[in-house]
Amino acid sequence: MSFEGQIAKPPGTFEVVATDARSHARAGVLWTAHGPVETPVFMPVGTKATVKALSPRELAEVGTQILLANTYHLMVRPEVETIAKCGGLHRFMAWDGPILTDSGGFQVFSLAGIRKVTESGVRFQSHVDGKALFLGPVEAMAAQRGLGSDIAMCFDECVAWPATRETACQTVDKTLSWAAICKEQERAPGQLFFGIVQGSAFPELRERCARGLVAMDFDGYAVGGVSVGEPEPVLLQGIRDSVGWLPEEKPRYVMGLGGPGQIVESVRMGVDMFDCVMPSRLARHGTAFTAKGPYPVKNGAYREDTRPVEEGCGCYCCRTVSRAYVRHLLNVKEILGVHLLTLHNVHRYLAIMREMRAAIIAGALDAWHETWTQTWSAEGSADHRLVSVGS
RNA sequence: GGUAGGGUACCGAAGUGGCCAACCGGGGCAGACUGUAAAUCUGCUGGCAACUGCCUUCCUUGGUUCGAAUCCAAGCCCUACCA
Repeated sequence: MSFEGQIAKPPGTFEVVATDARSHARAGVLWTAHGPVETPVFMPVGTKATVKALSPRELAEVGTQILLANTYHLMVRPEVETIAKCGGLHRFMAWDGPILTDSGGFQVFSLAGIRKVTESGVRFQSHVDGKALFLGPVEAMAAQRGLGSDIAMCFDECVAWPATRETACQTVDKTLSWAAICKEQERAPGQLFFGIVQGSAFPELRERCARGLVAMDFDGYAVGGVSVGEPEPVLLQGIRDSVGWLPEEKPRYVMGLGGPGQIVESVRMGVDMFDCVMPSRLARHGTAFTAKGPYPVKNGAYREDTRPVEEGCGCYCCRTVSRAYVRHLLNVKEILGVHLLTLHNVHRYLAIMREMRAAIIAGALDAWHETWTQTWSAEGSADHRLVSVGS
């Protein structure tokens, strides 16, 4: 990893380089064992040690700074020990930059059908071969240590929405007690460690969880348990209810977010880090993201549209091929279509983050945000709306 | 020319007297997707109208029947074999 002339700082160092006057947004640098991460940052999701359809070279090309990988999936296949024997996760997947590993806590939630939660962790049935697996705070930390990620996450319990106050309260209790156990575990050299705030849609539970974690002193703090099916206002409020209790001098990360609009709002609330499968998954499913909003490029309306996927975009996909071609490739299920569109979507997400960071540093986030609000539509890009109305 | 089999919606293919606007697959059209059991899943696909409605369909024409994609007759076309 090139440190680009900067003098390396100890892992965990988080420097806030600029703060926005009109919101809680800030631009920072988080130092990891594999170099600095400029925030706000979006982390493409590489669950199984790969961001689906993108090579390490392409990830770097679109400006990826840090990736997310998943402990549970890598435990199942190829097994953590295998990766350790292959020189650790970075070498295994040929990615020299920082990597954050999710603890598997989210799989406790998403694989609900094949698990049983106990005091000390969760008994899973492998979703691949049905084999019995156990994942708790001890196991999750050992696994992340074996993987050698730059940032390890607490093993938490995520709860579906809506949750009763009682259920949410129990998940906060469990998340806190597991966090304490996680904290006692050994970590890889230079490995940072983040706590995760739960509490569903209850502000006082969010507060209690956040305060409890802050008292344990983590390198950074995540907001979990959002984007689990709740309406957007509830989602944003959950973030608001959590972020306010987290220290200014530590990085803040909202897990699983999200739509570009949600990310932009969260940055303004003071969130520094994001991850989401949306750009990569929606690319595979035929939706293109643009600065104006998403649009279904697989739709028949683009059959003969010779414009690039996004006009004015500098990514390889947009510099090289037309949306008609991308649509065709997706339509006939050729892997190149998925590849090109994933490249574009991830590029789009990262470009938004770079723009915001530059605007914060320039003291111009307000102006940027105003333009953003005027051009962005979560319902679809202007191009798409125009085509839809016209045909 | 003879014998046998067959002609069903964009394509393939079920159905062989009423529960049929007609199974299923492909194709087409659209939608969903937020710490990835997801290159996945869902819906629509005769016309019109649009909570359970109406109209026109199963090669064509005529017939049997209360009722036909389904039975009968003739014609047209396709396939295989025989001459």
